Amino acid sequence: MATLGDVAARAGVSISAVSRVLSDAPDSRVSAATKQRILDAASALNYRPNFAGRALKSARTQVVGLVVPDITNALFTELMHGAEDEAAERGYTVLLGRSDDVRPGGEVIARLIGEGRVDGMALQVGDGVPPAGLRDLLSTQAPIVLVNSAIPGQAGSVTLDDHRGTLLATEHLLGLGHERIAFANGLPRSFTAKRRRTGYKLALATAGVRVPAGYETRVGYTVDNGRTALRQLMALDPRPTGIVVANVNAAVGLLGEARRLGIRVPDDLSIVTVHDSWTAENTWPPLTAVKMQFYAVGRTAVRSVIRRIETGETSDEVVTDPPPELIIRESTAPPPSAT
Amino acid sequence: MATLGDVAARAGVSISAVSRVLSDAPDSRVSAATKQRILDAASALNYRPNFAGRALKSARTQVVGLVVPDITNALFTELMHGAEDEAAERGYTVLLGRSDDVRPGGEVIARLIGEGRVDGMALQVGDGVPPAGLRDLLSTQAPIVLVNSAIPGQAGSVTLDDHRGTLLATEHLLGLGHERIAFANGLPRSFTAKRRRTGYKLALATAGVRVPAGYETRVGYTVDNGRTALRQLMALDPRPTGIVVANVNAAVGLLGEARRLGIRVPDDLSIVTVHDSWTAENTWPPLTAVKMQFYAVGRTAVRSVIRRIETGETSDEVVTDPPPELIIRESTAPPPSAT
DNA sequence: TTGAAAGCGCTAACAC
DNA sequence: GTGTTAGCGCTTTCAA
Repeated sequence: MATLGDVAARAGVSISAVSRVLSDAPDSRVSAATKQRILDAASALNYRPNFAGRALKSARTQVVGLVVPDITNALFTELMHGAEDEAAERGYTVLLGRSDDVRPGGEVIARLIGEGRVDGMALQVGDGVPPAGLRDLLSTQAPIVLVNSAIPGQAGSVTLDDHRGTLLATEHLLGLGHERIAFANGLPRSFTAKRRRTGYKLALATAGVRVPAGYETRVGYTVDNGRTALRQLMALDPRPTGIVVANVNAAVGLLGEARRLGIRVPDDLSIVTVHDSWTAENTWPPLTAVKMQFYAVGRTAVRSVIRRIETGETSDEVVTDPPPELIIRESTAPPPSAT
Repeated sequence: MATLGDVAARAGVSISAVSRVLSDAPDSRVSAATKQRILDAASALNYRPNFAGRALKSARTQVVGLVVPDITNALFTELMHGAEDEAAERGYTVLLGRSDDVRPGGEVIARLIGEGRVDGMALQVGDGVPPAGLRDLLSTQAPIVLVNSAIPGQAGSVTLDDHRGTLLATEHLLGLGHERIAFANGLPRSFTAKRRRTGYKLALATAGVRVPAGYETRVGYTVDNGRTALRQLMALDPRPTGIVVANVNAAVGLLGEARRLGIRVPDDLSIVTVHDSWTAENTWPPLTAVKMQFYAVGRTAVRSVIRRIETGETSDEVVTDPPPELIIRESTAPPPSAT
C-alpha cells in the first residue's frame, strides 16, 4: 500500500504538502501546479490514507458502533440501513455489533470504545435487560445513545412513538366493531412494552370499552412467545375477538398457533400487529400492521451519536416524523357476532 | 483512556516491560514480582490496548471483513454467526459490510483493504454479479475468499454442496410419487443456480423421469421472483404437481402466489425448497425444506481467510459436513392423481 | 531481568 | 508556497 511518503517522492514534494492536499484542508496553501502533481501521483499509486495512522494521530476513527440484540430481526435491518445512510452522509462508517452479551458487565461496549475502535455508539439492548441494569454500563462518559429505551439524564436516547403505534392498532379494531380486544405484550420490564401498553389502554378508555381480566399477556417478542400468548388468550372466557400484538415476530407466532388450533383469522379472530416487515406481508393471511419508522430511528440515532461526539450535546428524542402508519391487510375484519 | 505509559508510570517500570507483559509474549522476561505490579497497575487503570496504535505498529488489525449482499436475509445471518464464532475463537473480529455496490469497480473492498481496516475478507456477491465480473475486483493479491461462488485459481472459495441440496429435494418429491416436477431456479448467470440445476437434473435422470419443456424457471431468489415463477409454471400445460425451489425466499413467494390463485398446497401442488430458515417454519403450510449449512460456511470462510492471511495458502472448499438435511413439514404430499 | 529508542503513517504547528 | 519536525500508542530490536 502506498503511503504519503511514496506519493511525496513521486510528486517531488514534501510529505506535509501531500497531506494538506489529500486531506483537503480548507486552505491547502499549495500552488495549482503542485496540487495537480500531487493528485496525479496519488492516483497513479492508488493511494489510500491508512486508517490506523490517521486514527492514531487524530484520536478519531470516524466510526460509530451500532449494537442491536439480534441482526436476524427484520426490524433491526431497517434500522441499520437508516444508520448507514446517515453515517455515510456525514463521512462516518458503521460498525455492527451484537448485543447478545450486553448485560451489565458485558464486554462489547467496553471493548469497542475502550480500544478506540469507534468514536461512539448507538446501543439497543435486548428485552432481557431492565433499563436499570444499564446504569453501570453507561456510567462511563462515553458518547453512547440508547435506541428504543431511555434513562433520562444518563445518556442520550432515540425512541419510537410506541404509544401512538398501539393506539392506532387498537383504534383500528374498535373501528371494526370489536370490543373484546386483548393485548399480546412484551415482558413487563421492557421499556417499549410499558409504552405500548399505554396506547392500548388509552384507546380502550377513550372508546369507553372495558375488557375482562387477563386480556393482557406479557410473554415477549419472539415467535414462540407469540404462540404462548395465543394459547393463554384463547383459554380465557370470554375469548377475545381481536388481538393487538406489540411485535411483528410475536404476531407471526400468534397467527401460526391460531392456525394450529383451528381458529380462523380473521373470521373468528382479528390480529393486528405493531411493526411491519416483509414477513408480515407473507404470512397467511397477510398481517394488518402499524408500520413503525425504524429507518428513521436509525438515522436519528446516528445523527445523535455524531452530535454527541462532535459537540458533546445529549438529547432524548422521539421519532414522530414520519408517524406510525396503519397498513390494512387481511388479518382483521369485523368480529363474528357483529355480522 | 490509559496508555502503556500510564501503566508503566504507575508500576514504576518501563513501557517496554509493560508491553511485553500485557501482550503476553511467550517469553516476557520479567520477574514474577514486576509482572504482578504491572498487572495490578493495568487493571487499576482499566487499561486497554489502543487499536490504532497496535494496528499501525504491527500492520495487522486482527479484523476480517464479511461482505454479503443483503443482511436482511436470514440465510446470511446464519452465515454471519458462523463467521463470528470462528473469528472469536481465533482472536479476530468480524467487520460486516454490504455488497450492494460490489460490482466491478465497487468501492467496499478497495476501501476496507486499501485503508487497512481489515486484514482480509470473505466476500459473497449478489446474484447480479456474474463470476467473470469479479475478476478485476480480485486482481489485487489481497486475502479475499469468495463465499458461495468461485473462480478457481483466482481466489480461495467456500461453497455449499448445492448439487446435493436440490438432489435431495427432488428425490423427496419423486419418493412421494411425483413425476411432473418443476424447478424454480435463480438467474442463469448465478453460480449457485448452475450447481443447483445439476442436482435436479440428476435426480430426474436417475429416476428415469422426463419433464415437459418450460419446467425450469430462472427468475431469481427474491419473494417477488418466486411469485413470478409460480405464475409461469401454472400457465404450463400440463401443470406440474410438484416444484423444487432453489431458494427459501422465493419459496415464500411461490407459496403466497399459489394461495392467491386458489391453488391448494400440498393438495394440488407440492412445494419443497432448498435452504431452511425460521421463515420457512412460519409460512402456511410450513415449508418442507432441505437445510443447507450456512453456519458451517461462515466458519469455514473465516478460517480460510485467516489461513490465507497468516500463511498465504489458498484453497477451494466445499462444505459437506454436516450434509444438507431434508426437513419434512407440510408443503409436500403425494400428487393429486396418485390418491 | 530491564530499559532506551526507533519507527509504523499520519497531522499540524511552526519555520523558512 | 513549501518543508521540517514532533508525536499519537504500540512493538521490537538491541544494549545494559
